[in-house]
Amino acid sequence: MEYDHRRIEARWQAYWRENNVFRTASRPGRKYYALEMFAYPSGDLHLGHCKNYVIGDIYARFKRRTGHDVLHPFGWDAFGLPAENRAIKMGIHPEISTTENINLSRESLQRLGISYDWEREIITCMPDYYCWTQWMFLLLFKRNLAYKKEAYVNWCPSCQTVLANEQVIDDHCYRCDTAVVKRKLNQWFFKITEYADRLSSDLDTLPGWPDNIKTIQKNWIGRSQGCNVIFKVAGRELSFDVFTTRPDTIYGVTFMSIAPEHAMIEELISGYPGADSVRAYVRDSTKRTAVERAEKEKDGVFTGSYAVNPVNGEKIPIYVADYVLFEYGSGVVMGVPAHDQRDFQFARKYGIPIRIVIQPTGQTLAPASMTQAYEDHGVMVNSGPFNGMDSIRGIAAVIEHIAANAGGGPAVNYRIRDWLISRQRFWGAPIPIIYCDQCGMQPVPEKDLPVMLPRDIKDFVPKGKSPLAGVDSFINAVCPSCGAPAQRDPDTMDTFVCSSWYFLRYLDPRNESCFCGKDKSDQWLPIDMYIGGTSEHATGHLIYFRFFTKVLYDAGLIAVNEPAQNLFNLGMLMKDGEKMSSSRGNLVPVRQFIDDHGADVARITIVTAAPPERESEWTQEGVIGSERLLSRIYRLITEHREKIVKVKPAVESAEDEKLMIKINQTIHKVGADLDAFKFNTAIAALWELLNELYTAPVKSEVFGYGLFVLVDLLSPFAPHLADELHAIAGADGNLTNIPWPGSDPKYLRGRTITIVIQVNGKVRSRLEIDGSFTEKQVVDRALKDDKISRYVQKGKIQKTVYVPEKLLNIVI
RNA sequence: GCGAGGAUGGCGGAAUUGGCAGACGCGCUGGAUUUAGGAUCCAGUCCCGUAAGGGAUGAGGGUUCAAAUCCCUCUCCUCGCACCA
Repeated sequence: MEYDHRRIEARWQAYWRENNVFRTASRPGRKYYALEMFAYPSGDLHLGHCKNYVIGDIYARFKRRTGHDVLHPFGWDAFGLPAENRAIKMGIHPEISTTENINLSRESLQRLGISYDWEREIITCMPDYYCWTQWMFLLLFKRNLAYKKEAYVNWCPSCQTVLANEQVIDDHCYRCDTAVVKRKLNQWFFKITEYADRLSSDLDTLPGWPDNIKTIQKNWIGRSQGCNVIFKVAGRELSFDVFTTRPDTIYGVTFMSIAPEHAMIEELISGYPGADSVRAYVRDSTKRTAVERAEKEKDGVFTGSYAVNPVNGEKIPIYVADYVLFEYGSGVVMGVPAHDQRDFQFARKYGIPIRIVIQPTGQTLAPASMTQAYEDHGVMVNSGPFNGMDSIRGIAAVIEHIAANAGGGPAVNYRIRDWLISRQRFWGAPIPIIYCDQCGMQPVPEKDLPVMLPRDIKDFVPKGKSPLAGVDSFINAVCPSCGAPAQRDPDTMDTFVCSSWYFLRYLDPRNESCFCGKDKSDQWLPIDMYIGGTSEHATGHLIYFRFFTKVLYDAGLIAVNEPAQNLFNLGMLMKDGEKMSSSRGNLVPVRQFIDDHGADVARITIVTAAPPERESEWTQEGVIGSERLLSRIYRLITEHREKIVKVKPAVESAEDEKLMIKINQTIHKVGADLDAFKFNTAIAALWELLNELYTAPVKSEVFGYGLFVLVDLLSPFAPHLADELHAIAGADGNLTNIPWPGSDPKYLRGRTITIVIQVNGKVRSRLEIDGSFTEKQVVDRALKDDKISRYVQKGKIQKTVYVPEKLLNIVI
């Protein structure tokens, strides 16, 4: 008979709720902040989402039982494109659909038995939350980290809004997969580049983060060290900075390239007969997407102007070329065809001279015979005073020379761009800025927060500018400075702004005077374990929340410089080889599954399939195995309920001892595996104990104790069934805060141990020996063994290798 | 192109980090029980071989008493960045 999961799960969920079992305790020195990434309420949850919460819950429950006061909260990332696009599709107001989705999803999580402290729940679209999101904006504004500028930005024609760099994947929108276009618009940015250096180097202070995430972040930030060189334009009062990582090649510059978006182009071409062809080229290339530009042949057009190489005074032609990125460095690069492959292709196309200034050792390059650029190091030639110098040393020498003689000097550039945070969308936190004809741009005073998102809006479908622009009651305001009529900023913030600080709000969720009291953040920060599908957030959220933490730290508002000490990177839950999603039609609804099979079965199935960090597959076979495990446990415990022994019994026979060892080994293994997130092997250990108990020849007190331990160890994984069986055993039932069992070192291994005997590295026999045997005793015993002596007779023993308690290898 | 990770039975996956390869589960085979079972229980299950024994961790080589694990070459897969000067 299978157990009645519906009755058991309902019973214990009610018990937990009524007794407020998961309310956060806070004794000094015991804090543990376990956090799972919060959810977008874009529908009810499916099992794909739940892997995160199940893994986090198992860990949080284990931590509670090992003496920690666990803060385990949950909330909803309710603003933003995911929720809004969904609402538009269903033709209802995002507030209504979001609320419905939250209510559905919250119930699903409760029915899964996730041990959240719901008193701390946060919802980012509620005024008591976004008030502080706006406050964060003002903090960044005051600290000169929020600014507005006209820029070529990514525009999604379908979502009708601009997007951050991090939200564009291969030129496509991260939400709707529409090809993005570049548009020149006036937008709000957060100056994350100012923190680029710390965001990159502080990764080295995070040993608890997976290396792959740190590598991805380092690459994304893309720090490169080099030199700024000032090039003057011949015959004009113009000059530009050029960034290079290879100043050692500066004598090889034979042309300059400038990005088509560059504002200086008009000046460069004034008076040039070919000016119109330059303008045509600019028009043409700014229409192309980044990918199109990258894939086409490198080309460009001469501007009619020349630059002067500061190290040798040479005049070199300036081209407009769309392989130059406007957003990186100064948008102007020096062309060194001999030593840069892109410049080489460009020079070959236009017959620009190729001048070798670095010769590899052992061969001599000649411009005419080169088929590609030589990008490695070597000896500097054609480089005036630097001739004969090793080019690696030349980098520093040339930088020094330039700094002393030509203006410019050492410089660092980053690949990461400032974070574009304004969105032309309705469903977000309004940007707390007012524009006054007299006083200009004014921040909304803190006392006036929140700037409320209007509710009575008729049309929130995006049409290219913020729907809020058409809501007079919202837009019209008074200038905080002079009191004259003024206008609010109509844009809302990127939802990733909301999620950049949410982990702080859980610590003090109902504080009305502060985003989080300093005493609370001192008490709980940093996050001890942050769990989520981190790959998709590696270059977005996981950088943004580190950025916010550093800003708040610099402002003296929190005491930590990094938000999360440990990061656990979860693998996705798949079905039929694909990611679970409604568009693929392969999702498993949570409630349906729980009704049919139970929450505990769902939890066990999720963790049995594979180690948590690995991608795993949801299968019917997995469900069968989990169901079998739980009903076998249920059957065994209920059949022998009167034999259950709650305290460690005396060991009275050899069989007792063998079972006692298995019990203690299992306690040890399950605890160690829980600690190391190896939940799949922890379940395997439970199976082993269960199998041993099933076939135990004697149903002694030790057997009864084994039953009790089995229930105890099951509790983080299948908390409902464990509590039920604990109660059946005559104990409390609720295991949430009962101390985790310790293993008895006396019974972690037996008095005799099995040693593998190898001859020439091949296993030939096994010996049961006393644990106290010396190497010599083991060798003597081995040589008496029939199987071994047969081999040893054939040759002379050269040597023996003995690994204590494990193995003996006889080399003959 | 650059960077990171991976490849182990029919399947999901174990292997204390150089020490018994295949734990545990699924599936499969046989038996028991049952009116019946897609339920339950017991036993078996990498390959070749009756056996003794031999062979196996993507392919090939190397180091070692000993290699899934370390080194070299290659093949294939997944992910990240992708004209960053």
